[in-house]
Amino acid sequence: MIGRMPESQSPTAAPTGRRERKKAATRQAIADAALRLFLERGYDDVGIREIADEADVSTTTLFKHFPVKEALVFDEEADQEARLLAAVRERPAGQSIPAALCEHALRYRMAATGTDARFTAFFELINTTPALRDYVQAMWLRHTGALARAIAQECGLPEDDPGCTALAHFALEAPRVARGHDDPRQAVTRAFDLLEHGWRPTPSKRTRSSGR
Amino acid sequence: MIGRMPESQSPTAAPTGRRERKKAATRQAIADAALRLFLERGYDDVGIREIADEADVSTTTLFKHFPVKEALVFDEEADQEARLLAAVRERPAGQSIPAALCEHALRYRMAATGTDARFTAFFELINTTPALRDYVQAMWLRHTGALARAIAQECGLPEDDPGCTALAHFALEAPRVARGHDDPRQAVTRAFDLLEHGWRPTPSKRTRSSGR
DNA sequence: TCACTAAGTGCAACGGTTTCACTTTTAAAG
DNA sequence: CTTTAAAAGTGAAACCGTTGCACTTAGTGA
Repeated sequence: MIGRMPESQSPTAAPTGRRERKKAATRQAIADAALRLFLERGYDDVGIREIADEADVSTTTLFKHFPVKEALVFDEEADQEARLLAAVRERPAGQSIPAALCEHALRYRMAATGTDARFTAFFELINTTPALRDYVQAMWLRHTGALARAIAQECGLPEDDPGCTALAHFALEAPRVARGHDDPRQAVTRAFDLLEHGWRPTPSKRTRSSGR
Repeated sequence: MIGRMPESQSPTAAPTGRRERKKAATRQAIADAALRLFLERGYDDVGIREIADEADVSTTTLFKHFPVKEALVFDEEADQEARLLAAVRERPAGQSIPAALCEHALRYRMAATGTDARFTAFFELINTTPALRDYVQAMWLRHTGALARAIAQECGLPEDDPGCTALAHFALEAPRVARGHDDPRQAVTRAFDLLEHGWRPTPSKRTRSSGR
């Protein structure tokens, strides 16, 4: 649920006036055109002007709705942050905060194997496009402050406790370290294990002096 | 020593032929012009064409020497990675790997207070320019693989051990979590403390149910 | 001396993004 | 029901980083 799925409809909001409805429609038309073209031909091979044409709006209008090209792919779900904070606040009794964040990461940030085809295509689009990968990561990182505060609150620590910020930041970075590993889900788990228990030197006793 | 200081000269290299010397000179001319203009008027208010003009080369030539605008500010020191790996491999006996990386981060990535004025200006240029901040961070992150391998080697673990990758990645990210804290050096230290000892729930016993 | 190649040139283009002056639509106040 | 002011949209031109292309220049090594 990271982004906008084809034809996904926000269950949120009462469409107040005709104005806002039209605005939303325009926005949707742009997003749909963009996603369709991206999936057809690849992110880098579709230009802004072409998307605008397809959605029958001017590029000016397009940029009034989406600040940058990458944003065309993602819904600005406000509840993304909400879910993240809830993962911490409403974790089962006895579960540690890192464990809760690990679960959240596995659920919402690692492409589950064997899902809907459109879902898969969507994820592949993102994962094969560096610009999009970076954009998603940056999106998540924007929640660092809020997450850090939630953690601090849970622990009765000052809002700006550096340890909480560190945990928040690392937790949000964790899915990134998995990239390139054969088993990404295990890699993420191990990353959170590091956050939970710290770095434990391997039992293998080594004489310090193995300078290459 | 993160980047190129004004008039800094690499102690490396024997200038073989006239050709390479001229090439290096051109490169230096471009870099000098760029840095001067950036410091004078700010990174975003200086265009590529202007820099090329100032260095008396074509923009084509400029881009033959520097792949992107941000690179104009940084020397591609190969020994940056070497120092990083050495920090792990040649750490004093008894020092943990996270501790060694913490020391390295404090020494090479946190602007020391009260340094040379030009140095300070240089750091401020970077820290006040988002594009440059991101570029530096990306530069460091490019060493993740090498650092992970060095750590694994030190511990007698397989080269692609996910835990080692995680530690490497987090260590390189650590300086970033400090941003925005009043005492960045302490924040970094705390981040590494988290990596070293793991997340320890605060002693304050809390009843789970403080939903906001 | 003669090719070979790396370095540099000038210009035009591309693609994302912004600016500007302008028209149309809709909400709301009189 | 008008008037009005804000919001949404338009069209075209420009900006800026970056790339491609066809070309000249100048060291290099045989």
